[in-house]
Amino acid sequence: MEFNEKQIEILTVAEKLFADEGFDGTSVREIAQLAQVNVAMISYYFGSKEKLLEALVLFRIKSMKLQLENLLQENSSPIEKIEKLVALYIKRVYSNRCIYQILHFELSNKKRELNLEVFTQVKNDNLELLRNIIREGQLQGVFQQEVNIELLSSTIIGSLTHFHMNKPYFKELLHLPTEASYEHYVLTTFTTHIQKTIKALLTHEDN
Amino acid sequence: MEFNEKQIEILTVAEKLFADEGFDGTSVREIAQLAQVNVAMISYYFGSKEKLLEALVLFRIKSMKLQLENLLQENSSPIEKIEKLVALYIKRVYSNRCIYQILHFELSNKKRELNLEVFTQVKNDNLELLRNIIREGQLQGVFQQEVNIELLSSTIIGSLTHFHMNKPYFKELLHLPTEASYEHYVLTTFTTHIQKTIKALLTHEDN
DNA sequence: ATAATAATTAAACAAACGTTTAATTTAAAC
DNA sequence: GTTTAAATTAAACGTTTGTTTAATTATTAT
Repeated sequence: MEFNEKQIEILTVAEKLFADEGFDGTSVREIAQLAQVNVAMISYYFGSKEKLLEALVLFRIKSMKLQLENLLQENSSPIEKIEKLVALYIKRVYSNRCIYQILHFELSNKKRELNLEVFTQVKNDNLELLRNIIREGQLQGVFQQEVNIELLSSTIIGSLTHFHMNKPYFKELLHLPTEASYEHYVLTTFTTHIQKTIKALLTHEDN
Repeated sequence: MEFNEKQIEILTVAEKLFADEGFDGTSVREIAQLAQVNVAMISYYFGSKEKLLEALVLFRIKSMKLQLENLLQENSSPIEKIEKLVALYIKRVYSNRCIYQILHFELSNKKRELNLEVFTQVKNDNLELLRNIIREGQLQGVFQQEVNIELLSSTIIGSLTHFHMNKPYFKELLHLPTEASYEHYVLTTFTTHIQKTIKALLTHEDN
């Protein structure tokens, strides 16, 4: 599945539009116009609008899997690993926010049945990685035993997603007028907050 | 803005469909058929499909505001209040998951411009309530000082939303085959997990 | 240079869309 | 019982939708 320049242009434009206006809210003519190709090219290259979406999802997830987290093999403490992992998650989700937005919608859409095996595998890999780090911390006695590992990623990614969904609200509430200041906030203050949250949950004394 | 039975039937059907298939993925004929009314009735009662959405949002948010949290005025400790608040949040979002799903999408949709003032006000009220509880806990010395209150609701609601978005994934991962078992998990294990998370963040020792 | 394949186009297609019309039925008021 | 207003209907409206067609241009291979 190799794509040429024009196909990638179509995919890129489609990703932006699908994220901004939804799959059903975007017309193939809109995509074609922005990508500066004829409408027929979308059927010609991808078969249909729906198959374009499938191609886009595979295209993006495949590139996400390349960003492998071998950064974690280092000789750092479990706490440091958790900090790094949280920062990595947030950065990844934020920089891939368009496809995440699309997936978000498609996951709960009962109209189309996308094959999301690849996405499930990514989630399983992440869960396994998280399990290993926490097990290590528990063996060292720095993490407490009763923690629901399966729900941790929901807190990390869910917090970011919810924050980003309410972007206009938080931009005003937190005085972040520009795009740059908003992005900076996500990658610093927000990230620190989630790191603190996860660390607190993992290390806090049982009552 | 009082609605008769038939109007409420249309609103109810529209809510389900908009949540399941998206606003643009739902046709007015689909709504009319399921609500067992003529297509023209939607324009007749609400003016247009878009105004039906606006009416639905107002209708639901108004009913949500009625569920006022005077439950918190009791003589309980800040920690107990936090526990109660988290459980209340989760229950409310879960039982209103359809309209939340719709709002979620509309908040990040650049096509339509819904007037979401009412929703902003709900968020501000919740934030103020949370601020008061935490301030009380800080004065009593049970909560630590450096906590980003504005981001707490993102963690609570975001976690649930992300969990629910990936419902099929978690139903398999956590062995929750039936709807009842899934709902039970949300209202017990999941809620406890979020309560623990928030409490840990608020009470943990600074490093 | 020629043949063959790929890329690109404008136009047409039928189907589905949201909305409106005009006629008819039902309900309420007097 | 008659009048008036509200509710309901089937049909038609003009657009827009995703996709296909058939013709043309560009590229590649021989």
